[in-house]
Amino acid sequence: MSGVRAQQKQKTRQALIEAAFNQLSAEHSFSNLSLREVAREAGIAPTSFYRHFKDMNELGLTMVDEAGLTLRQLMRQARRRIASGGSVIITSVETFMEFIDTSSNQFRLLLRERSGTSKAFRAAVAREIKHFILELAHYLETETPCDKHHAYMQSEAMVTLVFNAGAEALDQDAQQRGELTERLIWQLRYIARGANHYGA
Amino acid sequence: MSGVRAQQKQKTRQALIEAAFNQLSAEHSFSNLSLREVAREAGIAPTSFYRHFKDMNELGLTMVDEAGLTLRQLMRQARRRIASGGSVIITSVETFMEFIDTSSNQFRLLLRERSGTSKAFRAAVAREIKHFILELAHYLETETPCDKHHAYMQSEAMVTLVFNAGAEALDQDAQQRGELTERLIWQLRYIARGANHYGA
DNA sequence: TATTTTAGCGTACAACTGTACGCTGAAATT
DNA sequence: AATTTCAGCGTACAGTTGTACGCTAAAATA
Repeated sequence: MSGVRAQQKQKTRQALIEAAFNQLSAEHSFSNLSLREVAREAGIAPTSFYRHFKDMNELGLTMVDEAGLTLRQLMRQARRRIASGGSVIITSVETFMEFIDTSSNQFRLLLRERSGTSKAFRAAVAREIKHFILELAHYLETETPCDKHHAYMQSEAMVTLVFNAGAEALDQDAQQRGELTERLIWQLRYIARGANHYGA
Repeated sequence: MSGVRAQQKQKTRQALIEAAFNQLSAEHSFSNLSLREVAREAGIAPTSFYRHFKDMNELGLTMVDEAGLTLRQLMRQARRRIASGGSVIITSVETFMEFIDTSSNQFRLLLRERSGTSKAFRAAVAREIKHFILELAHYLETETPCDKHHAYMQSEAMVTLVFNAGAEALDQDAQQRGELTERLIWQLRYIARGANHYGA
């Protein structure tokens, strides 16, 4: 029932996705990928592309899902580290920086399409980020003295800062990143402190 | 010495810039503007474009400067309002939201090119934002009990949150914007509180 | 007045894009 | 074994892009 055929199809589908991710870089964003180039890198004819996606848009949305998945998996791993005694703020920041380093093209996709030209893309990225915010908010609500509403606002602010720091880190060398991370941690402390003050 | 000729040249140059801004929208970003379309909207032949800019890139950088200028002017006006007795946080946020509303395409340019595919663009936008941060940091340093380093970090965090809230606001209706703004103000309060605590 | 400068135009071209259409061969189904 | 399904291919086409080149007319300069 697995099917030699269906299996092969899945394989070239994945090849298309990977080809597209490979072509993302600091100088190349999703919106200026071309269907033909992606097909070429995946090793299939341009017209075969349509056997897998109706559109470059459809490919892109799939890629956003995949990037979101990567991020969620990484964060699950972070929670494990936190549970076994790490600092919440520092562990989270480190994990996120790891994501940016090892999956920079996936991060770039989220980063850019968050304010890109397709409403569907923007919504998809916003959804991924919201997951993130809600998880952190849940943690803050149960583990710190902070009411629900303030926990959410606190979480939202923190995620925004972390995400933005990630964006800046993309263009920086190791030393600059170190300073950036240090500043970021202070800023997260501000928020934690302030939220706990106002949020009862 | 003003020159009928130089004057006309300046005029069509400005027409090109305005044409390009007009073609920006939620669905159209700078990187997928075409030289020909811009020239067409400005009412000149495609090849005449080169009499004014060597490149679409050069046009874009000019546009970033112009958007930065608009923003700085608006903020100077905000400081006047603050000096005559307004709340710093609320006045700044209101002014920024005004910018997004009345110059949304200029904001979109800054927003997108901040993480765009051209390093020069990214640097140009970063410069504009840094202006912003430094000005606010200066204010915080002199007007609140906060040492220099913490004032900078506080300012950076605040500007990041405001900028990002602006990005979200672009896709929202009046009611959602209201809620967003309210959350943003709380988040800025967190930061102010936390920074004043840690920053002596 | 004679000369130089230059903003803007039209033509032309090669490169590239998305995609419609029909074929093929092998896997899947009957 | 006969039939159907379908991933992938090649060809073809119309549309768009950036830009090289040389011309023109009017403004600026000498």
